[in-house]
Amino acid sequence: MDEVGRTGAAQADDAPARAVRIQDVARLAEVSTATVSRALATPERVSVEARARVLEAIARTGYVPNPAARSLRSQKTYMVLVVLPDLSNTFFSKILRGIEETLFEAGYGMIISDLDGSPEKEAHFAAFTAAGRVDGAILLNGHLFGQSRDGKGSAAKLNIPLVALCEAIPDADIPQIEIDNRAAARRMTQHLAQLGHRSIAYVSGPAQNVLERERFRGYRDGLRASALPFDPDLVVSGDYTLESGVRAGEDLLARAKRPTAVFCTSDEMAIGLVRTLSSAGVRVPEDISVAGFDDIEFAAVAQPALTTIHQPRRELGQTAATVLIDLLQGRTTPKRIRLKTDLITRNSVSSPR
Amino acid sequence: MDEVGRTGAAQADDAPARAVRIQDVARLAEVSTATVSRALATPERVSVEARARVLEAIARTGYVPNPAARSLRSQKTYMVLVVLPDLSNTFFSKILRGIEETLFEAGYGMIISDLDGSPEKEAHFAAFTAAGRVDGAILLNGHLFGQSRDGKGSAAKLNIPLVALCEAIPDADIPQIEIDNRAAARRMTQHLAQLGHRSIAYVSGPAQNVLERERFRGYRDGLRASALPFDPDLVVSGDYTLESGVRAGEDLLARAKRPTAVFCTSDEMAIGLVRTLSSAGVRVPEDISVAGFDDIEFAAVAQPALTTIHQPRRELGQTAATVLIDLLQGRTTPKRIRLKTDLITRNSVSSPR
DNA sequence: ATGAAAGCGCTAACAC
DNA sequence: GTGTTAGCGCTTTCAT
Repeated sequence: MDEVGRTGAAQADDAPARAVRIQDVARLAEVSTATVSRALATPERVSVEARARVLEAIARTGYVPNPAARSLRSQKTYMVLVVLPDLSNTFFSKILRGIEETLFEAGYGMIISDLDGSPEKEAHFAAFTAAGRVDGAILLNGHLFGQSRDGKGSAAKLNIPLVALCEAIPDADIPQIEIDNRAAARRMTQHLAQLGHRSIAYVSGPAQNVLERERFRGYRDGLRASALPFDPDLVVSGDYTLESGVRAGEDLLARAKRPTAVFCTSDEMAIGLVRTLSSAGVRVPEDISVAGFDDIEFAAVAQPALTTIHQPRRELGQTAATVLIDLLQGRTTPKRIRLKTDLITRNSVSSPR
Repeated sequence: MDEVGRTGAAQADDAPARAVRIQDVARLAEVSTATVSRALATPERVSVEARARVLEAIARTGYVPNPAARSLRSQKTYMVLVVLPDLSNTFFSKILRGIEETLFEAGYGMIISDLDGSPEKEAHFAAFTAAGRVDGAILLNGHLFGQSRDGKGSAAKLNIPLVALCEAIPDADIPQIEIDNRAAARRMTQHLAQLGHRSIAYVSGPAQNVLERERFRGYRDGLRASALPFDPDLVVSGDYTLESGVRAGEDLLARAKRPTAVFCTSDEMAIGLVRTLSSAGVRVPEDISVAGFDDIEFAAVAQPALTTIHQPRRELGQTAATVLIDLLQGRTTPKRIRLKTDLITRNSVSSPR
């Protein structure tokens, strides 16, 4: 088909133009179909002139290999599945972009599965994957197919390369791409302590969450490194949502003795908390400093702009895709990659009065 | 394979378990492969008992049809391409979710292509599409493959159903799913006028943009309906980005005579503008009211919370997917669907002093 | 209602 | 270095 994505392509008629097949190219180039195939897949195994003729014929016909036929024969799909818990969560969009661009460059397509908390969807995609519709998968959902989030249940055996991204999957023997949550939390805690805060509250994520466990350890590390005692009363439970940040704010407001700084383990919670404090006349950072985690888009725009931990989201996606492609192509890969985070200082944190 | 997505599946050995084929099912059910195929695709053409035996055999073996083989034979892929200009733009995530869930229910997968402003990527996906790798496509990028954004250039003939979502594609003879941008802009303008504003500025999108043209017409409609004169000086040019909102704010601040209200045609611009005004000591909404458009996540969380136009993003995605599926299955569809928007009143707009 | 058999377009094994 | 050929797993005539 010569109408493929070119402007001004000469198209003889408007008939639905049966697709060009490898045979057509072979005939035009006066070689066999095998040579055409090889010219594309293993150019070095084809004579220079044959290759030139094939390429010429391809250019003239606009030939594009039929992926279904190729896939059926070679048992490869050149498709990667990206599994994520919630597509509408904006945290994932930059990560997806990193994944997509890397896969694209390597000639792979990306299929997205939004699990949406639905076991049926998960079963479907598990079957989809098992049926060989994709060559590999990137898991952003913190568990394997067939497993519950806490690692219970026997994971489906998929026989394809898998990579865990962001949320590590503890017992799975697959590469893990993540940030160093513990180190980042420690760093933020120390940052607050160095500014002079002695009473630093911690707003947690969900109790069983892998990220939460690491960040909490980092918080305690930071306190210890700053010679501050750990006070369980200063731990407020949250679940990363804005609403839980609002509740944490109300909790803090109800206290007689308030901390001078609050480390929220997500930006959304930090934003909810700041709102609640501000509405009650408590100024941020003058009265209480508030720090977040993630550096989502809005962190920089919030009032006050949020001091937070920046996650290299695009790079996380790129790295996961790169590792998966390495796996797909038989290369060895590291078992775990931790990307660096940055502490971004903005206006929601200052020294205590 | 009985290990597919089930917990506690009994798996005899760890051998890479060659996939179950239709032959295996046929043998077990004691029917031909044709009957198995029919039992799945056209159950009414198979006797009740044969169907039962086939279903039983499928359940026992965990058979899942090989999509490449099916696709090669039937010339269908059960895949839909979603083309968007920028995956990392959070505006798209909820739309994608709506698309994905609807496609999923109908048995279609979704491939995302992030054009990223790259002509090569676009050419690639055009070829990809032309090569029959997808059955249809949803275009969120405002133009056809091979066309420039303003409709110039000959569009690639793809011979597959296409649907335009959000940004209408003027000359293309394909269904358009969008909001009524003009009516929404008119409504917001009238809302501001009704509160008593006589001097309402307008921060535009990019000049050639389809959305911008409609919204601008709505703005003028609203002025006219409120018996307010149109003043070109009150039109400030922007491009939907936060930065352009900041610039618009600086523009306004530099004026001797300021409007009492500003209608920004994107929330991002509104947020940037509010920041700039606030930093300069101009209070929103006490000194100047600011309205946005889109109702992105942060509109509700911004300080002050943004009065804006809510777009039903998930529903937009669902509708586009539904229309595409109708097309794919030979049903007729409306040429254009306009979904209702809502005016959300929050705190960034009030009556002028 | 069911089965036999052709064949979708490609790649890989084998022969030369 | 190149051609011939089998066959990936399925759906779909065409028979019966």
